[in-house]
Amino acid sequence: MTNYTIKDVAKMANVSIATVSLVIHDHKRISPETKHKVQQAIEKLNYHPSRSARGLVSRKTGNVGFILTNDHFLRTEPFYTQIFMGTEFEARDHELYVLLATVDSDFGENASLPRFILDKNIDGMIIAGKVPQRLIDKMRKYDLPIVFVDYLAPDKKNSVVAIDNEEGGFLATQHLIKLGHKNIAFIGGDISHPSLNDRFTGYKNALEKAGISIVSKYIETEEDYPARANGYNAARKLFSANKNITALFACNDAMAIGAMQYLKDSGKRVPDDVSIIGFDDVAAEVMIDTPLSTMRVPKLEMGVEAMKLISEQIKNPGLINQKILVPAELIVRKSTRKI
Amino acid sequence: MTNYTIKDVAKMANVSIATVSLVIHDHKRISPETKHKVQQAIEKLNYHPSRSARGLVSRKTGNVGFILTNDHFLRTEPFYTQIFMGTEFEARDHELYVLLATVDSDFGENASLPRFILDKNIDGMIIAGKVPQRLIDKMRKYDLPIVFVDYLAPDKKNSVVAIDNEEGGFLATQHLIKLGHKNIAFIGGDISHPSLNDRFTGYKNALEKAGISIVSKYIETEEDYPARANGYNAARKLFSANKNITALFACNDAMAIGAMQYLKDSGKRVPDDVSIIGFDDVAAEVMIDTPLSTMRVPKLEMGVEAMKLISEQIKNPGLINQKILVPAELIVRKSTRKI
DNA sequence: CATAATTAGTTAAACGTTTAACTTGGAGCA
DNA sequence: TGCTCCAAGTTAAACGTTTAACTAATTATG
Repeated sequence: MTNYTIKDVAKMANVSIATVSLVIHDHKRISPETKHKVQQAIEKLNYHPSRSARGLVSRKTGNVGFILTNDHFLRTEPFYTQIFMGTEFEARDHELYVLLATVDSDFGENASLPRFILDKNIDGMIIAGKVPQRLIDKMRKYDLPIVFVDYLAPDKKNSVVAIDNEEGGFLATQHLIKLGHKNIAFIGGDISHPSLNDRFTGYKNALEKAGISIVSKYIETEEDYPARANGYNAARKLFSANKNITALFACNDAMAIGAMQYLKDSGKRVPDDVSIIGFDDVAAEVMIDTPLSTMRVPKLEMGVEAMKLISEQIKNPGLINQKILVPAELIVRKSTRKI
Repeated sequence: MTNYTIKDVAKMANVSIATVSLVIHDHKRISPETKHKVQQAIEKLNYHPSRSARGLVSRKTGNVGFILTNDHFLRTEPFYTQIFMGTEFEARDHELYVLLATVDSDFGENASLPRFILDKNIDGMIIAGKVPQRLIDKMRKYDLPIVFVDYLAPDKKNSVVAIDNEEGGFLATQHLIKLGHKNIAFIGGDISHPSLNDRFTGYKNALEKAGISIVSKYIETEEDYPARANGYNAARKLFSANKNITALFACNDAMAIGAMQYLKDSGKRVPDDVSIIGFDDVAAEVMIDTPLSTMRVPKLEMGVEAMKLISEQIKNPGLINQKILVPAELIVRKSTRKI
């Protein structure tokens, strides 16, 4: 398990170290025979180039920062966790490493930036989910490539991987309409979040298109964070004030689960009395007897795409302002039914 | 935002680069005045030493790997996530970075090791939670320092940060006994996991000490993973077969929550009909109306300690086989009451 | 046939640190 | 005075890569 260097490989293959380096980078100036000889030696010694030495000459660290707020990281549903795993997975192919950092969701006046930024230990960063504007402003000063996932700073100055939330919201609502529902409610938290707001827009568009009028009593968007408990509360407000709602579109699965719980507690049955559809497809909650219909979001793929974008952008800093929109897919399970 | 080097600092302070380096490492050979002068320059230029250059000469990467299985990473309760955040937090003080990798919980015959091991891009690693023995065997071949957290390979060859689970199980059960309970049940999943088994031992010890006989019908350890759904199932088996149980000690909060849910569904009230205590203190579940009594585990601190251990061990590879036992603390909330 | 162009490699400098070995100017001492 | 010691630096080599510039041998061209 000794650590061999490029010199050892060169010696074994009877070539110069430059040749070894060129083989590694698949340079055309090398003949097939030499290439093969060198690759054999690399294999035999289990040689891996030193990242430090590489970093020193290339002036790159080989690291990418992944930033999210700690409430996102610690939340019950593994939404951003999956995205992270996607970036980590794709990072292999780019010979990059991912450094994860969480920041406080109320990034105070003199909160400090993630260490890898101050230390200059990354070549670029991926920002997942909504983060405080103050953080973004501070980070922009270091001119590192930035890619957003599932959020984009209002000035829209960076590349982004986003869900087609409006289309998704439209499809979810349309699903309920197609099942014959007319009194369709919506619950959402933190409606200032662009993603959630877009889902809401999709909801309204679908109703409008079907000629169903939008009833404000059926809309509950007061809660501040789209978590289970808030779904529970929103459902309580909604159903105690309205008796004729037959279907509910929750802005995400967490709130949908909360709402289901409320309905269960208050003696209503899903989907017999109320149909419910969520969004995200994170509800692998076996405890709930009624599997949730939802809009599936390709979380891993989003991470993969984000890593591709940041990697390109590190190599070519000109490539700014790219946008990737991924579709959400309707998944029909047991929580919605024909009326 | 240019990246200054040690040369720039040296020039500004009118000293050699060696002097700058010595100041950074707080070497005694430097006079207070020179030191001050250099520090000023460092500050003014916002100089940060290049990790690559450092790594090259020190033959260290400055990285530590953090390994857990993906079911641990993706699970609902942020137990290991908190531990991870603890390591990340402490890493600052040691000028280390943490690389997170997940492995499959059934680490197949020819599954590959985390990339940072193959790449030799870490100086040591922290393994969190139970991982497959096959993985451990493979990793041992690379002789890197290893620290376990909340688990220890059966050969006990490495340093470890563990919870005093036996004591914790004892205290939890004793709490129920002190409240006057006699028919105290236990539910656990994956009882082959040393931590859970120790909690079970603590349960038995407490009963024994109080002169209460251990009733095997009150013990349900068939489930394979201590998650909510399995807590629900375990409670179902237990309470449908036994009518006189008045208290329950669940091996962790996840199972406790599942059990509470079952009791709720089957019309029983907590704590009026049954007292429940969990373990871990991860149940920040606002949706549950009855806050759970539990044994608090200092998760962040465990991460901090693990990072301290691995950092020491990287500097001094002789320091093997250290053991840190952290106590669990009884937290009484609303789910347990006097009988 | 002389020369230009191409191919397949090699040489050597550079990247930014750390640190052992060396220097220099006094202070302390007999 | 002459010597040793010490304090406070400096010099220079080394770490393992990448890559521009060079070279030598072969092939193509007029």
